[in-house]
Amino acid sequence: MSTLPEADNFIEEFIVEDLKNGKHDGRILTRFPPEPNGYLHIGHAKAITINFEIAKKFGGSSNLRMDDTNPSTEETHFVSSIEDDIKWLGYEWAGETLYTSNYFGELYELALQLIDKGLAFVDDSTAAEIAEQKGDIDRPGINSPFRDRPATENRDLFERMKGGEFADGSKVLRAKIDMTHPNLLLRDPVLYRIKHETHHRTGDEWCIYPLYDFAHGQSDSIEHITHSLCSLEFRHHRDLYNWIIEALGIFPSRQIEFARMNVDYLITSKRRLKLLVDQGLVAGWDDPRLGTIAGMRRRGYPAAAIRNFCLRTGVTKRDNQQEFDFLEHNVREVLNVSADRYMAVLDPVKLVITNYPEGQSESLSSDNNPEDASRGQREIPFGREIWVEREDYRKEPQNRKYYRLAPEKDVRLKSAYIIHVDGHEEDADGTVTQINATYYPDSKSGEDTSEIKAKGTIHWVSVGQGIDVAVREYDKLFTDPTPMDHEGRDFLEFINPNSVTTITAKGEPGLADVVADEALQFLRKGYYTLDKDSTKEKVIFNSTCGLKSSWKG
RNA sequence: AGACCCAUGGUGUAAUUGGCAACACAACAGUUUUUGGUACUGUCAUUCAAGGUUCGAGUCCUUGUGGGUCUACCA
Repeated sequence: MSTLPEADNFIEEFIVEDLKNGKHDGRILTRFPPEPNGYLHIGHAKAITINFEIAKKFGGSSNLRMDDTNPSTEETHFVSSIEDDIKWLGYEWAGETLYTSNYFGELYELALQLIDKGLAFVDDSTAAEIAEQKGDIDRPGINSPFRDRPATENRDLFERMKGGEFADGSKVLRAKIDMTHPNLLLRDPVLYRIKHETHHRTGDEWCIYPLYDFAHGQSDSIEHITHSLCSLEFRHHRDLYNWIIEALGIFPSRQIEFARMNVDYLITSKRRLKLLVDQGLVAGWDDPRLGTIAGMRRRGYPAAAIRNFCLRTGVTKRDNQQEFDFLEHNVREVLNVSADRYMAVLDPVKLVITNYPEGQSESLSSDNNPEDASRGQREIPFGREIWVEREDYRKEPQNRKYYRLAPEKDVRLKSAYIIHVDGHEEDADGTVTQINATYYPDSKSGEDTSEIKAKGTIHWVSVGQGIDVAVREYDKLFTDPTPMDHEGRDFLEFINPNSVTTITAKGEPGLADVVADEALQFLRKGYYTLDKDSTKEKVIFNSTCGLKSSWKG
């Protein structure tokens, strides 16, 4: 027996305990069971991470199972987007993608067994009647008038339900448990309903479909899932999950619930996500402002950053609200070492180096990534006229705590020369139209003999050779970190009207050759990535996130 | 109201299962720096409340308080 890994959270403690007891011969198999009716989001990423990482840690594996028991809402195209997202996140499921609909036949047989054991019955009550029979939190339910039908009659009726004899809603199959049970889910829950609808995989083969409680758990058993990890809201379902396992004597998968993760400014409600997309409030399911996997990917978040974030936020049973800052911290951590640096001026103003010979230009080299020498260097054209950031200039001479451009200040141009600011020209409104400076020829980067100390370094782009690039700057989609948590107010009231702004920036020539999915940093500004809308004629970048700044000016 | 779940700093997680409350993010103050980035250093909680058990309690017991979940032929 090899030594067991140490448990890092309560789920792993349960697993270690099961392993020590020799349960399932030490085999570990988890599963991720999405319903193919929408796109995956950060909350799913958390569940995926937990299921796949825990299995991996204990030498097991994980299944991917589409929980497709409701033909009215599920579509095939969601299946492939879900598969793509999981693969992109960096996880590999065991074997083929599985489907609950693969088990419709077995599930039907199990239902028959339950009927034969006298533990399920066909009910002719309407949905409203069943709801009424159910009672509520402090009122016990009452038995259905059809509850005592003999098993043979139930079997006959159920077979005819399958045969298509009855109309939608006219009959259901219910478990026979206890109509006074404090857990309302055990008050004779509905197991099967009639739906004459075409299923995305089984077509018109079936007109009865199992409900979640008679599909999910049993699929776990069929696949011999050892640990079925799900979120807290399924706690009450566990009693039914176990009841069915016991009643049928099928493989005893163990359900363990953990608290779902909430992240500030990100919504994880499929319904509301769909609303934002349908109303055109965002540019689609992969809008970079959304917490969908596809959106975060388009935004430029590395998969490793999302994985780290999910891993580091832990696994507990408490409600939790993660700060957006921590998500971005994980993004920056990965990008700092993986993103090549470029210079781009987002709000350009021209700077003229008056003592640099007119018509002259030179090529300067710069590190692609100061964190990784193996990334090499690149050449950047330099000349008499350059673009600099408007916010890097102050009209008035500034105090010594200010390191950037202002009259009489010495500032280094990244990978180029130190310049001395002489002044500026402005229009009638007082807007600066040009900055004038002189450079120190002996201060060239790498061979500086000037002995001038310039505290500040700024980025720049040659006017002659710089290219225009479109940049989409993103802000939070909502003005409130928890837009859903306001009693009596709709989350749409908190939509930030200025969450995206597109600007035209000046970028160094190399930016024309950037490829999709490449992470880059615009020096001193932030991380960016090429958008899918980008073309050779019009280069478009998405802002991933800004750089941290300790400057308080 | 009933059942079930939860409670440690601004946020999130730890605490050898009863032995001087740790780590990360954020914030603040510095050092280094050709990115006001990165890296590095320092500061920031007597663990919801009140009792109890014990030499000793964040960990155990009791009673409160606060929060969450559940009354779909959705998953």
